[in-house]
Amino acid sequence: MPILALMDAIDARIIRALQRDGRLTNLELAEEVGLSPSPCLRRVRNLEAAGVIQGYTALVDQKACGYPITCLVRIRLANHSQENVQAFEKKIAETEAILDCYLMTGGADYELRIVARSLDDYEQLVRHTIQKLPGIASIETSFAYGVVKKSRILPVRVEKGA
Amino acid sequence: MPILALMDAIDARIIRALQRDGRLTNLELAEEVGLSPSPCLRRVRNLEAAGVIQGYTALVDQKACGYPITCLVRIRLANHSQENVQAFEKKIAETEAILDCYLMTGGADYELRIVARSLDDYEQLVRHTIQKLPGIASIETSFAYGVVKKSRILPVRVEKGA
DNA sequence: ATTGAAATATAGTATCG
DNA sequence: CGATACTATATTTCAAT
Repeated sequence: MPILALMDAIDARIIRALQRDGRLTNLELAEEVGLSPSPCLRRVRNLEAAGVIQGYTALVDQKACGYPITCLVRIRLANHSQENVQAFEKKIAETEAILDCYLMTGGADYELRIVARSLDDYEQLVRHTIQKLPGIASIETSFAYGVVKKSRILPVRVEKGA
Repeated sequence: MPILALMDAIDARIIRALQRDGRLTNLELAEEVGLSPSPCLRRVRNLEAAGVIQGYTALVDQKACGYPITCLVRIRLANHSQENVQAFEKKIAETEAILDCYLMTGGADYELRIVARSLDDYEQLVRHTIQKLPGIASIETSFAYGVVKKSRILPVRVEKGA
């Protein structure tokens, strides 16, 4: 589905603006993208309906919310039986502190981004949740001790020519 | 700064609700958290002013925006001179396709999350942007070929007792 | 097919109790 | 904190390009 093909430069500007500030009023947005309010609102609704805009969220301070620790965790499975994989992914989905989980090429099968309230808290999570899953071959944790960049703004460019 | 100490159960509910839907109207939010609109709005403004709520953003479909590829890239520096580190981090900040960059414990110095329009596009980025930085010792790329979970919702729990 | 202007319905915000 | 009053925005309708 080449949704992109249906997007023009104004849609791209709308997406950029709403990533920058998801609570822009339609009036502000319309002015920023050079449209009057009604067509602007219609475009936003279309982008939402098409799934290009998937939702809106508040960005919160991890530390202020009590989660000062971020770890990136690489996991290998010993056994990729359908049961193990399903049990693993189900647990991932249920566990709130696991924010992201990607299936990866390379040395690890999965990479997880996990937040924790403390090192103890992290240890508990690993011991009681992750290590108990069947078929885990290895768990390699790296802690983030600094954040150089954290952008939620995906670049949006409309295809030119080609 | 124990901002947390200043948060109560209602603030936590506000944060949860606004992470789930960053465009909730104040009326909807007030009803959801069991407050009338004016104190609800006041709390939201306070959370924003305190930096607990850092902003709002639209969540967009990466593929629909033309970035189907996500890679996690571990980088080691050969040389941690202040100049190299600054040049490195400056380039990271300038490069839109690099969404996140953490300073990590363990085998790598940095881990980056990078998006790309194609494998060629990624190769260009590595060759023309990353490899050219001074003092890079190694670059190890893993591609995400599946997303098991992608949550932007940080759990929020108010300290109990203790 | 998409825009823009105007009108109505709804929400945001400040004041005061 | 809650109710009210006031202002601003969202959203629909319709005419025009």
